Amino acid sequence: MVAKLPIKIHQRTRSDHASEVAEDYVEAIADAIEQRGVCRAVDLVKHFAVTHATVNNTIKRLERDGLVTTAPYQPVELTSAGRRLASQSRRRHEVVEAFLKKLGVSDQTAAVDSEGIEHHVSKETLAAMKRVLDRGWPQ
Amino acid sequence: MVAKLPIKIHQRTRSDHASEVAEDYVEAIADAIEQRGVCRAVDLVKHFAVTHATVNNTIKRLERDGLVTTAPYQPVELTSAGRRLASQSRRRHEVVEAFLKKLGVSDQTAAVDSEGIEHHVSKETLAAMKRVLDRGWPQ
DNA sequence: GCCCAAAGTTAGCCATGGCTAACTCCGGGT
DNA sequence: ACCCGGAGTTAGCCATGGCTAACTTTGGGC
Repeated sequence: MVAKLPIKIHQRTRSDHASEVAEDYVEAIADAIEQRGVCRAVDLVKHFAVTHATVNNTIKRLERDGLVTTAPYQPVELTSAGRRLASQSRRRHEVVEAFLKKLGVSDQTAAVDSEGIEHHVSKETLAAMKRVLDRGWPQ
Repeated sequence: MVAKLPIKIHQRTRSDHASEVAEDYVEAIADAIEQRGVCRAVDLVKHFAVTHATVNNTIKRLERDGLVTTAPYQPVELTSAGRRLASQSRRRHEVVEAFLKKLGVSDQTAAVDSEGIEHHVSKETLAAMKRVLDRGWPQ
């Protein structure tokens, strides 16, 4: 298998990586805003079980990348790009999780595995999962 | 969704990350040994499309972690732990890829997506996919 | 109105996994 | 025999995403 389709696959795997944290964060920020009106850094601290310092670093990167806006001691806001990414990530997440449940795995496992898997599911695979949810198994 | 099952999920996602590269490497090393008798660093350079220096760093980590043995200017050997991890990773990879094909996605997409997904598939989800391959779709 | 705890910030550290540049080693062809 | 190019090594850099420690800000309860 060495040197079969290697370059494109691994470069994509790497660039995917770069945006996984961003996707998780905007998703969590959108959830917090929806549920509590605003998103404070401490919400993210609790959600991801990391320190305040880490959340701060990450938010700075998100701001640099145009996904959120912040001001000192103020809640985090999503830009329109951030909102777009959030809703797209959430949809992907929901489809993957529902698909795993339909596959027959426990709710617990579906919740855990979908967190990891969602970032690696292409449009085509997502569509295939969606098809199963809408119209049942192939054949 | 913030603060629902948060800690365990995200800590697992992080520790998974740590071993993804290791799994990819032992898998590639096992493949090279199988196909060409030995695995040289240059095989990994080509496979992952990274530089020699990066391969060297990674091999040092793998050696530190007891997965491979090396000597200067000699091929890379897998330890028994390395072989175990390689065959387990390969099996997981094969099941995921075959499952995606059965789901109806193209061979190309199945190859690419399985690379990313394999590292996040739990025993339970893997078993569910295996069941579909062996005995067809649920119901 | 003050004061304390919670929230946020900042500085500085670490490992991972990338890179370039400059070097050394080794083996095959002339 | 040598020498040259490909393979391997080493040093040093960078971004990401973690951390601790020390600090400041903010706001709610007394």
